[in-house]
Formats: sequence, structure tokens, C-alpha cells
Amino acid sequence: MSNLISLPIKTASGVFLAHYSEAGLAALDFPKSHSTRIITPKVTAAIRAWYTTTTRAVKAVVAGKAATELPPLDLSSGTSFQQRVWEELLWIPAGETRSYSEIAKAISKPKAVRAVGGACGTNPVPLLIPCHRVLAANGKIGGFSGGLEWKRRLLTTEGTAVRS
DNA sequence: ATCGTCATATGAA
DNA sequence: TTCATATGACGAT
Repeated sequence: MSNLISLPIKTASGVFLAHYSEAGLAALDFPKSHSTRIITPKVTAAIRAWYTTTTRAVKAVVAGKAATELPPLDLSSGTSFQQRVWEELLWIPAGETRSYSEIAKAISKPKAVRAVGGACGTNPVPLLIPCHRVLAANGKIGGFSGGLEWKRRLLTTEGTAVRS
């Protein structure tokens, strides 16, 4: 079950690593120090299609544009609450931001603001699930699992001003 | 304006 | 149950 297939995604900002389960894209890693030597033995036709879509989407987001199409996401690793939050993040258009409390209201749990932050932190698919477009209520940047530098860069690229 | 403190939901140990 | 959070609101400085 936990046998994920990993494929490298080359972008102008580095090589991301996409992990696919049988249900879809299960995780996406930011470029690290890992070299691009990933062995990919048996890639099904479905995964090849997902990979194409994923690559296109990732490149779009890195370039500050909206992803036109997303691959199926395998969010089974998260709790139902987390999945609810992640799903909500999906609706945030490129170039716009929401606050943690806005997200909380959107899922009918206006007081679960901190929990929303926690869900963002465990988001397995950054960029495609735009957790970087979630700021604190006062416009502060908050935090980011993949590194604050990334969050800043992505927002700047999308034309969003962030307050220090 | 900045800082400390508390409230409140959720998840992990 | 206890602890930690990528928050938010409020009051004291």
C-alpha cells in the first residue's frame, strides 16, 4: 500500500518530487539536495497521465499562474478535518489570499483557526494545494513547511504583497 | 506600535 | 490526558 512511485518534476526553480499512490498524487516534495536519480520501474499508463498533468500544474504555479488542471489527489493520509481544509484551499485563485480564520469559517468551524494552521502544516501536496496563499489575518506571512523563503517567493511571483 | 496572555479546535504521543 | 500549533482577540505597556 505504502509503495509509492516517485517521479522528478523539473522546473525553473528546481526539481520537485512527486509521489503517486494507486489513487493519485499522494505527496509533493520541494527541491532538496537529492539528485534526480530516481528509478521508476513500472509506471502505469494512469500514472503517466497524472504525471503529465502534475508537471504542467507545478510549472504553472511556480510561474505564478493558475493551474488549469490538477491530477487526482490521494489525500487518504489525512484526517477528514484535514481533507476538508485542503479541499477548501483548492478553491483559492492564484494571486489571492485567505486568512486562517477565513478558511475556518468556510468549513463551518469558525473557531478552528489554529487547527486550520495545523492542517496546512501537514499538507502533503504543497503548491497544488495552495497553502502558501494562506496568511494570518493581519497580512503576516505565518509559516510554511517547505521553508518560508518558498512561501514568500511564490506569493511575490503571484503578485501578492506580504507584510513583514 | 509592540508584547504578553488567554481562548479554542484539532491531532499526535 | 497532556502538549504543541503556520491563529486571533484583547489588554497592558
